[in-house]
Amino acid sequence: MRRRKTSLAALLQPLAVKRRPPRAPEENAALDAIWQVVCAIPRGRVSTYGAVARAAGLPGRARQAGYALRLAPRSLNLPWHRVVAAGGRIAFPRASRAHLEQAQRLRAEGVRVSNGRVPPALITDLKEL
DNA sequence: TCGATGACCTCTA
DNA sequence: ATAGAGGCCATCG
Repeated sequence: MRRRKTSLAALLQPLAVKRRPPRAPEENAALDAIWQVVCAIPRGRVSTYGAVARAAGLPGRARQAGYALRLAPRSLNLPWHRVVAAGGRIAFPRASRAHLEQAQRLRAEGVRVSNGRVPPALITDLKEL
């Protein structure tokens, strides 16, 4: 019997309609900043959580970049797949659904994904933002 | 209110 | 290459 790593609730989460109540304005500002930066990542290239946080004016808060993506509504159509962890590594666990989807989306843009990693040369700092 | 958690990072060994 | 420590802090139960 194959054990699932994620809970059933987690798997059903994307289907759930329930959303959390609106956040405070300053929190929304941080989220907006991060989302905006992610939108600016060019097609066929990637950036890292740390770099995204920096570009959004939140140096040292790579985690918050991850959360912002986790909380991002589907309707924004964010290119979330262009955000990877340090060294070009896909942050999701190897066999996870999300990992596979991210790799697939990246390959669809011509990004070579091998061994759960993208070529570090494709990583952009987003300094010029 | 509070402790645990996490789509992370950097440094050290 | 891998492992641990410390830092970060919004979110969640």
